[in-house]
Amino acid sequence: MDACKVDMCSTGLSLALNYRGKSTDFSVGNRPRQSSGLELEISSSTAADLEPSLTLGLPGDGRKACSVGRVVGRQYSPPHSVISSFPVGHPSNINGEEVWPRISDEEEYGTARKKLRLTKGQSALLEDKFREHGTLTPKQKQDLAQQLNLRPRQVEVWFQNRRARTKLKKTEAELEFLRKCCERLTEENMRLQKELQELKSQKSSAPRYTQLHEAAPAFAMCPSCNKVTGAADGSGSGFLAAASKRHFSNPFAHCAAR
DNA sequence: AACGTCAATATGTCAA
DNA sequence: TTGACATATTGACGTT
Repeated sequence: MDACKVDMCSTGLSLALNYRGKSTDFSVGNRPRQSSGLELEISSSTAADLEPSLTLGLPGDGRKACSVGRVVGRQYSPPHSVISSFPVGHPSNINGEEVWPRISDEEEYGTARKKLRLTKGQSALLEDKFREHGTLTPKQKQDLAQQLNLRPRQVEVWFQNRRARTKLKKTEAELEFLRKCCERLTEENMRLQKELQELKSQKSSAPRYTQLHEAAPAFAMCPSCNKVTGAADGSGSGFLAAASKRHFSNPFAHCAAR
């Protein structure tokens, strides 16, 4: 049994473990308030089975190294350097499956590196998986990370950002929809205001109607065709009242059909 | 140089 | 208390 143990009590530490081609990320710095420390234990049945390397970083510190037991200390890379990133290149094709090459240690830990750009193949696969399900189970995350040769944390971040983008687009679409609704309602409102104005002016310039109305409340004048028509219920209490009631019992229904 | 995109980070919320 | 997630922000990089 071979094991190495790292205990980190400082806050804001980040730790990346590479072991037999697989990588695991422990982003302590992501939860500085809650992470008072982190303990990591790696065990293996045979000593030869385990050749891990630990990358230990302290944000803000340009050079922070850790070497514990069999663990090889590495230089800290500041955010956006590619301790967490993989090559910007094209995957090879093995057995019909795309395999993205890992960056060499020299490239990975040498000089300042470029920001990670996912390859088209990586993005396409991530998009496919995102279409299948917007969130990943730990198992799916692990598998996908392995398939893409990315760290699970990177896959997780990609999905978080992807969900954020989706929500933003949806919100923008909803905003646009509401804006158009508002436009339509404003137009409708203006049209109705105008119609009301016309009805009012017709009322004031139609004394004959007023007399008629007062003399015979059972009749009303249609504003569209200016024809006198019988009130629907015989209890007409003025033209405007009749007009306001037209959605319920329209005395000018004959005009609507024209 | 200004701007847009996007991976990564920081921090808050919530459920288990 | 912890892990997962949402959200805001940062910073590298490509494009115009």
